[in-house]
Parts: sequence; structure tokens; C-alpha cells
Amino acid sequence: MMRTVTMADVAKHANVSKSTVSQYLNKRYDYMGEKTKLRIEEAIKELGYQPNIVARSLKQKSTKTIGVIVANILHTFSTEVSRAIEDVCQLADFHTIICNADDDPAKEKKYIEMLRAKQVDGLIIFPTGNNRDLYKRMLDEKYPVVFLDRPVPDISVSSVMLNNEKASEIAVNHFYEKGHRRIAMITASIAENVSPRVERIDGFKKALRALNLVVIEEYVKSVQPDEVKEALREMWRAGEPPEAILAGNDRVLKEILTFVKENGLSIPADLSIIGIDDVPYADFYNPPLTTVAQPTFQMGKTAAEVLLDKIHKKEPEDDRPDDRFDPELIIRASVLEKGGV
Amino acid sequence: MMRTVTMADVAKHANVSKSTVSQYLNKRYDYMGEKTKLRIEEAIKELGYQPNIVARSLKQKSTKTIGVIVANILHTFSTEVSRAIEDVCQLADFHTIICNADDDPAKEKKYIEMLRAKQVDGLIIFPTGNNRDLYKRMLDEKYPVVFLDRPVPDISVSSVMLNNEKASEIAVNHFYEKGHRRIAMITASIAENVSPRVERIDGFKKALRALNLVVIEEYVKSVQPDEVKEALREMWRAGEPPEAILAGNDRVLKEILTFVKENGLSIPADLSIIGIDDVPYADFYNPPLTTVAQPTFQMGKTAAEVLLDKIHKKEPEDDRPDDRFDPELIIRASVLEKGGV
DNA sequence: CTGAAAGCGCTTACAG
DNA sequence: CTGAAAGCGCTTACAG
Repeated sequence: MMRTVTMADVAKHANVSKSTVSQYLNKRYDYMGEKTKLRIEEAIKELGYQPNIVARSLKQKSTKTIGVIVANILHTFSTEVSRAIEDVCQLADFHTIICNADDDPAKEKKYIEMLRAKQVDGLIIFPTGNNRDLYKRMLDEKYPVVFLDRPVPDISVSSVMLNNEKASEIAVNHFYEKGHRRIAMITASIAENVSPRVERIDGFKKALRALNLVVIEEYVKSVQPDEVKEALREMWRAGEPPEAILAGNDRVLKEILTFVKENGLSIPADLSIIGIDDVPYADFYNPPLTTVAQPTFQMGKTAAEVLLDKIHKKEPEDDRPDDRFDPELIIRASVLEKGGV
Repeated sequence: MMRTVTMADVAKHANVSKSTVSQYLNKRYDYMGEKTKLRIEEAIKELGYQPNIVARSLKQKSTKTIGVIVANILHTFSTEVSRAIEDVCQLADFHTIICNADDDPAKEKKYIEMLRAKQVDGLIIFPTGNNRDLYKRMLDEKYPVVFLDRPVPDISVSSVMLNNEKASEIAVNHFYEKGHRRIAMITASIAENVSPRVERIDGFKKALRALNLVVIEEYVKSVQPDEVKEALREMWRAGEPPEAILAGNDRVLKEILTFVKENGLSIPADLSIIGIDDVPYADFYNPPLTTVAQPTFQMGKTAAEVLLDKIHKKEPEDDRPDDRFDPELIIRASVLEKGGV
């Protein structure tokens, strides 16, 4: 590889000092002679000089880069939110490094340490929840962090989240209005107490009760993605199967759709479905899928703004209340209209 | 934010020199006293010291990071290949920064410059094709680069690509075997001469001719995503519509599927479909979609390996022939079996 | 077995 | 209006 041209080369070539070149690069033209400016411009062009950001970052103690660690990149939610974060950072002239913790606290820890070693100026984390000491330490050091999707109990870091209970509630109400009563719900595993899942289940049960429906425990399950089909099989074995089902997220939805297909069921004739997360294929699926959309763009934007804000003020105060965003029902065609309610 | 603890602090705390701490960190234990080692270990733990990678990178002139610039992140192909690249780099202890050029040469240029300013050790580019000077310069400087998905004429950078002609060929042959003769194809725009699209169309026409079918020009179109439906409308207006259609990529497929739905067509009764790119919902769509899969993982892996290889040897020779990967037909249920061929 | 010194490529008071 | 000097936090010959 060629010897790279440095600021010293430009300075020599333009017959000025490095300081002056640096001023030029940083557009501090205040007192710079017009001819000096031109000479430097010329030299930069001739030598094909590109500043070394690593050197600048070292000196300035800022990389103008943030890290985002998603719990699991396989959720469309994660990718959409990440896109929004990137867009906002772009505008603020910040770069973004996305890492996937894969639901593994050990990986999350590794990434937090790696990103901090790389001197990112702040972190947006979809926390696994199982690195409390680490989270705590960053809080103590007043290192800029914001949580996304999930809060962490007793760690007062601003969190931007969905109003999860409401997400279930609007789905249940829609089923109810269409005449459904035997309503089931499946979410991903809550073994680790992942709060959005817990909240969605709570919201589901509350909504049923508010409608004076009894909660049938056999109809609400929280399992790993690969156990979804077995969970459904059980529901279908045990007497009367549900007539409507709410999928807790996009991965669960996918499993339900596969189960439906494998068992020759028809949507919505045999089973009505609503999925939380507005999947990309919802519009052109057969039939088009009714979903509860998260405002992913708004959430990502807010998280980025809050983080950038923390980065820009020296002493971030963390009394910011958590942000809860409202989900939205997108009615398509996967819920059967039952006659005579 | 707290004052950060540096190597000097550790050295003082352990009563050794910075050099010794550095040796320790880099596991050069050759001649290090056992007690020294322990003292340093102790000091690091007590102070909660984390090395500053930015400083190290500056000195070592290597960031152990590569950049990847995808032409358009909306293609599932791009995201899958990126995942593979990340996996391979991970193993080699390299980090990855993904950027999306959004099919815009100006953005591509910006990202190339930004990433090089950030001192990434090499670049994997899905080239827009319209930054020839830049590509050329990197080649001249012997800066490590590999192209993905598309070659750039006269720029002898190793490229890993699909055997695009074959992708069309196996699709056409499958249609033919099932008894179809009126076969259409739609790809994304070839206004910019994007080579995979051109090659897929060439392959399509060649395959038809090899089968002694005439190429009906009205049946093969290359348009922007938002013009796909109009292109289809024209086919349907003009006399006999096609009985089978090949989608040039996942975005075109999505538009075709939407058109089918909006016009109350039924797959495969009214129209048989094959899509190039094995979309995530192919398996559980109604009906399950027959696709031509690209070996995305293999392609990403190879690109990463070739790049890492270039990075590790001082003088990369670029006579490496282009790599062409074979597509694979995944038969599901979107192609009608016509009786009596 | 360990340390002093130089240097990576920048930026930034400060002096003139 | 411009330059000399120090310093960001590391690594690496080299000396002892």
C-alpha cells in the first residue's frame, strides 16, 4: 500500500505550518490570508490528501460515532428502528455502528466493551437485561446511554418503548368487535422476564377482562420460536380451538402462518389473526394481514435525539421520564367479520 | 463524564512503565516476571482500565475494521450477504461497518471517502458503477477492495458474483418443463447498465431460444420498482397475457405479487411465478413461492475471505479471476403443472 | 526482565 | 495573520 499523505506533507507543499492547514480544514478562516487558503486548497488537491479521522478522534476525544446494540436483529422491529437511528445521526453528522447481541448477555457485554474501547460517544441499547453491573457502571460514569424497547428495573436510564399493553388491547378489541370470543395469544418466551412480552400478555388479559371475557390459560402461551407450532397443536388438540389469535411479534406470526399452512387451515375462515409488528409482506400476503404497527421510525428518531442530546451536554441528568409510544391498528383482511354480534 | 483511566495510570498504580503494561496487554509475556504480571492484572482490575483502541489504531495504522458499501440495503440479497461478511470478519477479529449507497453514486463516493478517512483496512463494495475514478485510484494505491454482485468494466478488482445467466436459465427451463410457453420477465431498471440485470435478461432470452421459443419483446421489461405494475398492465392489455413470469429480484417480485392481488388473479392457476432471490416469506406465502436462490452466505464469506487475504499480504496481486456462484432452484408451489406437455 | 524515548497524525492554546 | 510546541493514548525498537 502506498505511503499515505499526511497533513505535514500538505503543509510543506503549501509552505505553511501544520497548524494553518488544520485551521483551514476546520474552516476557521477568521484571519486566514486569501492566498494562503488557495495555496492550501491547491496542495490538498494535488496530493490527494484525506484527513485521518483516527488521529483527530484521539486528540478531540470524540469519534462522532454512536453504537447501537440490538437484542436480536432478526426482528423487523430492530432493523426498522436502526434505520431511523441512522437517519437521524446522519443529519447530525454522526456515524452509527450496529451490533447484534443475539439475545445473549455475554455477546451484549462484549459489544458494549468493544464499542466503548472504540470510543463511541454514546450507546443505544435494546437491553437483554442481564448485564446490570455494566449498565450501572455506565450510569455512574455518566456515560451517555439510552435504552430502547425495554427498560431495566432500577437502572434509571431513559428508555423509549411501545405502550405494550395498549398494543394487545387494541388487537383484542378489534377481535371482539368483529364478533370473536375465543381469543388466544402467543408470545416469545418470557423466561427471562423480557418486559415487552410480559406487558403484552398483561395487556391481553386485562383487555379480555374489561370485555367480561374469561381468560383461558390454555389460550395464552409464551414459548421459543421453535415451540410455537407445538403450542398451537396443543390448543387444537384440547377441545375447542381458538377462533382468533394474537401473535406477540413477527417471529411468532411467521410460525403461526406456517402452522396454518401445514394444517390446511384458512385465514380468516378457520382462524382470524392479528400480528404485533407490521411485517413487510402484510400488504400482499393472502389474505392481507391485519397488524398492530409500532411507530418504529418515531421511536428510533426519539432515541437518537435523546442520546445526541446527552452527548452534547456535559452532565446529562437522567430524570427524563420513559417515553411510551402508541401502537396503531392497521386493518386488512385476516380477521373474519362474524355475523350477528 | 468521568476522567478516563489510561495506560499511564495503570503503570503508575502497578509501579511499572507504560511499555510493560503494553506488553502485558498484548500478551507478550516472554520475559515478564510473574509478580509483575500479577501487579498489572491487579491494577487493571482496580482501576477498571479499558484500552483505547483509537490510540492503538493510530499507532498501528490498522483499525481491524473493514467497510462494506451496499448498493441498496432494501434488497434481501444485500442484508444476507452483509450478515455473512460480518460472521467471517468476526472470526478474524475484524469489525464491520455497513453503509447503504441507496443506488446513488454521490452517496457511494461519500461513504468511500468517509470510511477511508476512518482508516478502515479494506472495503467490500456493491458498486453503483459510476465512480470509476475513485475505484481506479484505490486500485492504483493498492488499497484492498473487493466488488460484490457486480463487476466494473476495465477495473480489475476481484468481484464475487452470481452466475446470472444461469439463474434465468434454470427458471425458464422449469417453466418449460411444466408446460409453459408464454413466459415473461421483469427486472429492475437497466438504464445504468447494472450488469446483473442485463445478464439475467440475456440469460432469459438465450434460454428461450435454446428451447426454440421466440422472444416476445413485449414480455420482457426493465423498469423502476414503481413502474412494475404499469408494465404488467400493458402485458395484460395487449392481447394474450403471459402464463408465467420471472421476477428479476425480490423488489420486483413484491410488485408482481401486489399486482396479482389487486387484479384478483390466482397463483398459479392464472399466472405462474418464479422469483430470483429466495425471499424470507417464500415458504409460508399462499401459495409457497418457487424461487431461484443465490448462495448469499457463500458469496459473503468468499468476499470477506478474499478481502482479508488482501489486507494481510502487503502487495495484493489482482489477477484473481472473478468468482461466479451458482444459483439454485427451490421448487415450491407457484408454478402450475400443465397437463400434456 | 524492564524502562526511556520517539512517534502515529492530528488539534489547540499561546505567542508573536 | 501564522507558527512552534505540547499533547491525545497507545506501541515499538532499542538499550541496559
